[in-house]
Amino acid sequence: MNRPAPDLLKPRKAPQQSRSMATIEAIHTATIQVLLADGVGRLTTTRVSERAGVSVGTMYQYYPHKQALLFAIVERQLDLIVRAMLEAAERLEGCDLRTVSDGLATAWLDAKMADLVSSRAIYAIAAEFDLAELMSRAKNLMVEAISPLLRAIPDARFADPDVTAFMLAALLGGTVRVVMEAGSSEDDLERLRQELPRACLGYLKMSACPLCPSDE
Amino acid sequence: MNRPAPDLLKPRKAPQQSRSMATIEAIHTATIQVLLADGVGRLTTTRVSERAGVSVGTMYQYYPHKQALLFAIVERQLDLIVRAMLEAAERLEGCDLRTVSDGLATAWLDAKMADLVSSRAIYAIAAEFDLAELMSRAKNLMVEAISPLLRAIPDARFADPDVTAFMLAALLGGTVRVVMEAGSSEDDLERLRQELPRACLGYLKMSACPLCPSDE
DNA sequence: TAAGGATATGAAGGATTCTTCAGGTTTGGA
DNA sequence: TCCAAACCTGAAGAATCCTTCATATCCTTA
Repeated sequence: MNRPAPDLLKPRKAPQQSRSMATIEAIHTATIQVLLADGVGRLTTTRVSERAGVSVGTMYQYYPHKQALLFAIVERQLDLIVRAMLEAAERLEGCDLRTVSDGLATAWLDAKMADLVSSRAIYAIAAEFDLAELMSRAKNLMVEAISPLLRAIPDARFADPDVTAFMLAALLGGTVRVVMEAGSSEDDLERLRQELPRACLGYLKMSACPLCPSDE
Repeated sequence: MNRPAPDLLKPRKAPQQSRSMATIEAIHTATIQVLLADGVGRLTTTRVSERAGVSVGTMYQYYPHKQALLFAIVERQLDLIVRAMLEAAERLEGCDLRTVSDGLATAWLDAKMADLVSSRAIYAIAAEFDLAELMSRAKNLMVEAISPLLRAIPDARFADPDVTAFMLAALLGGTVRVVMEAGSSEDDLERLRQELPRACLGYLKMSACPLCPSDE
């Protein structure tokens, strides 16, 4: 949606003193708080700055406009997930099917749950503008990390690891998202935690080609 | 998000002449068009009414405010999916594991793809206000439909069909959503169509308890 | 065909919101 | 201590946007 020139989305200037870093941090958390309390529709520059305890003008010193602020926050959150997955992928290199599957599912859940509140809030921004580019980049990074990981699994061979990696990322991301977004209860989250690894493993086993030696 | 009293979300009055039905239809499709073209952030009453070829006042004759309009559209879309799933569930009653799995995945995909454009648009509204209630209702309907379906599968037994049904709905909904929302290419959609049934079946097999007679 | 309900119009009021800018305050180094 | 740069302030301009309502047109039915 309303695709602003990418340059215009970049922060206006970088902080140099610790004072301003604190300010930026305050703005970020305030944004998330407002997002949760009032929703995207009522997220205004005034409200955010009030909550952050700074003046509106200050915000505009670091972000050329509201969109840039929101964009920065989404970007940060997305980075968190991607990094968590890259880390997990590295750690799981060469492990067997089950370990990899459980590892990926758990890593994703942990990354999201660690900051459940802001995760939920972030989802709300997502629709507001065109995240295709960001998403696409994140997706590619994921696939690039997961695909070789799949290839390195000793007890399974995949016809097309890229496709499987793509689907796996979509499955993890999507499932977690809907459950979280539906304002789910603790029970639902617990169920998710139990079932997600199972789904993950199920799909991988399903996609693993002919040679399936270790199986019930 | 800004939770308005439910009553206020209801349409203001029902159409009685065919003329007004056409108007409402025009408003609905216009809303979706604007949503796709300009995004939620730029969806204004004026823009929608212009596109629909009616006056702003006309809109307010049927919806007390903008939110009610958006709400109505989301509700309609959600109904479509739920109905498609209920239908599929009925049709698949008593079939074996693979048939049920494929049937559900395909039904979901078809329901979404049939109206891919508006589906994508709808996702954008979702974040704008509190859909927890709507979502929750839809979720329950799904689980109520899928759960007995799982119980009736002859070649599989599930420890907790409710949990499995819940997870299955989340998996289907979430996966399809992220792929569609990421503004994916035709290729990605094709991959999804191939892999989703596989994921579905994989998860179900994984959850099916001890007795798994028919398997490689 | 005439009356009355249903439907449509769109200018304008009222309320919000984004963003700027001229001027103040704080910080860190010379 | 003093200054320049970094940082902060917040009232106010400019732009939208939502919603209403007095008025006009269209349908139906008696």
